[in-house]
Amino acid sequence: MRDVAKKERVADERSAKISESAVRRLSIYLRLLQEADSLGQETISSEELAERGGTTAAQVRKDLSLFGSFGKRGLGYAVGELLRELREILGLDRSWRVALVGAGKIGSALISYRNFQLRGFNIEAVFDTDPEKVGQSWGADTILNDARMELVLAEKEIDIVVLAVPADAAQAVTDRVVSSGVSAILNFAPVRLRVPEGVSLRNVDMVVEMEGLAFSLTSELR
Amino acid sequence: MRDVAKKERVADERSAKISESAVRRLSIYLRLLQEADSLGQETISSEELAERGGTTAAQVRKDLSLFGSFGKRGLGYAVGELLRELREILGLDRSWRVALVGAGKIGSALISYRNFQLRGFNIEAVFDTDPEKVGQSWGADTILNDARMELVLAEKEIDIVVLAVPADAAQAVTDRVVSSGVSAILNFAPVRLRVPEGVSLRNVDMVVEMEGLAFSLTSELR
DNA sequence: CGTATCTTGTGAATGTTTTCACAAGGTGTT
DNA sequence: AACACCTTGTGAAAACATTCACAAGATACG
Repeated sequence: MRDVAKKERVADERSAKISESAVRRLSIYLRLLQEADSLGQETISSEELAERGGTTAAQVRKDLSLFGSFGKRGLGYAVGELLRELREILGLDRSWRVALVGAGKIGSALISYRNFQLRGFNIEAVFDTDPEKVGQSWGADTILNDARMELVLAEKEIDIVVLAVPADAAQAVTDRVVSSGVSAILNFAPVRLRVPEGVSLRNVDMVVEMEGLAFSLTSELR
Repeated sequence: MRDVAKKERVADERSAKISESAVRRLSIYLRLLQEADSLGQETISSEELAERGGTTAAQVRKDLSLFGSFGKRGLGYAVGELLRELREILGLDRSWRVALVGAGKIGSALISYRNFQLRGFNIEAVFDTDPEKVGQSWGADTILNDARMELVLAEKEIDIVVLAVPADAAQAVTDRVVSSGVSAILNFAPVRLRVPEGVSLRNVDMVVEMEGLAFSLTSELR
C-alpha cells in the first residue's frame, strides 16, 4: 500500500511537487486575471489578486514564484502576460477532449454549462446504460451506449472523463475508463474511487461539503 | 460518571480548531461506516477505514482521537457505536433546513438527489428571479420569487443556503442571504465570495477542478 | 540626479498536518 | 497463567504550507 522505498528516487528540478491547493489558487488567479483583462486593466498587484482571491499577497507571490518571475517590482504583474503564462502553466493553451459518463441530472447540468466549452474543455462523447436514453441527443452530442465506451474513449482520444454515475456503479466504470487509457477523472459519485498511480482524480462530493457545513454550524453552538 | 467525563472532554476539544480536511475525512468515514453497517459488519479497524477511505491508519486514528477514544485495542471500532458518535460530531443527529437559490440545472440536480433528504438535509424553499419559473413546482416545492427571499429565509429558519446562481449575481445574493441570518452557504457559482466572519462557506467549483486535472496531465508530460 | 514610494521575489521563521513508532490494553489459545 | 498476536491512542518527528520581513529593482517627480 504505502511504498516508502519508491519515494527514494525523488524526481529532480523540473517536476518539483506543486500542492493541490496551490494549483487551485492558480486557477482562481487565472479567473481574476480574465476578469481584470476584460475590464481593460493592464497591471495587477499581488495585493489585489490576494484581496479578490481570498488569500494573502505573500501567498500569491509564492505561488507564482514556483513557476518563474512574472512581475515587475514597483509595478505589479502585466495582466495580459500573466494570463498567458498561467494558461500555459495550467495546460489551458490547448483544448481538452472530455467524455461524460452518465447522462443524468448532473451530467445535464454540465453539458449546458457554457464555461466548460469556453475554457477549452470540449465534450466529445456522452455515455449511458439506459436503453431509453441511448440515441437521444444531448446538446450537440448523441448519447452513446455504455457498452461501446472503451472503444470510443480510445478512438476519440479522450483526455478527461467526467463521471456522473450512481455510487454503486462508479468503481466498475472507473476501472473500465482507466483501462481505456484515460488518466484524468472528475468524479461526482459519492464514493472514494481507487485508481492506479499515474491517474489523476478529483472529487466533487456535495454530501461531504454539506456535512462540513453542518459540522461548522454544530460546533459553533458548542 | 463516565458520561460527565466524556462530555467535558468533547466540549473542551470542540474549542480546538479542527481542520477542514479532517472534517472531510470524518464525513468519508461516516459513509464507510454506513456501508459496513448495512452489510452487518460489527467492528472495523483503522486500517480498513484507511484502506477504503484513501488514507492511512494513523490518520484515521488521529482524526478520531480529536473527539475521543472510540475504539477497543486489539479489536477496532464498533461500527454502530462509531456511526452514532460520528453523526453526533458532524451534527447529523438532527435535520437541517436548506434553501436553494437558483432553479437552474444545478439546482435541479440537487433537488432530485435523494441522498440529500436521506441524510437530513431538507429542502424547504427554492427561489429564482425568472418570472417564468416562479410558481412552477419543483419536486415537492414551488419556486418562490427571489424578491421574497429575505422574508422566507427568516420565516422558515433556514440553516443552510445552496447557491446556484450565475457568477455575476452571486455576491449580491450572498449579501442578502447573510443579512437574513443564514450562516452557512454552499456555493456553486464560479466566484470567490466574501462573507463576514462567522459565516461558513464551501465552494464547489467544477472549472477549478477541471483545470486541476489539466494541470496534472500537462505537468506529467514535461 | 536624488529622493520618496511602490511592489516583487525570496530566504527564514512560524504554523499546521501527516506520519512514525511504540507502550498500553485487549483477545484467543494452549 | 503464560504467551502470541492485534490494534488503539498518542507523544515526538518529519513533512509540508503559510506568513513574515526585507533587500532589490522599478517608477515618478521635483
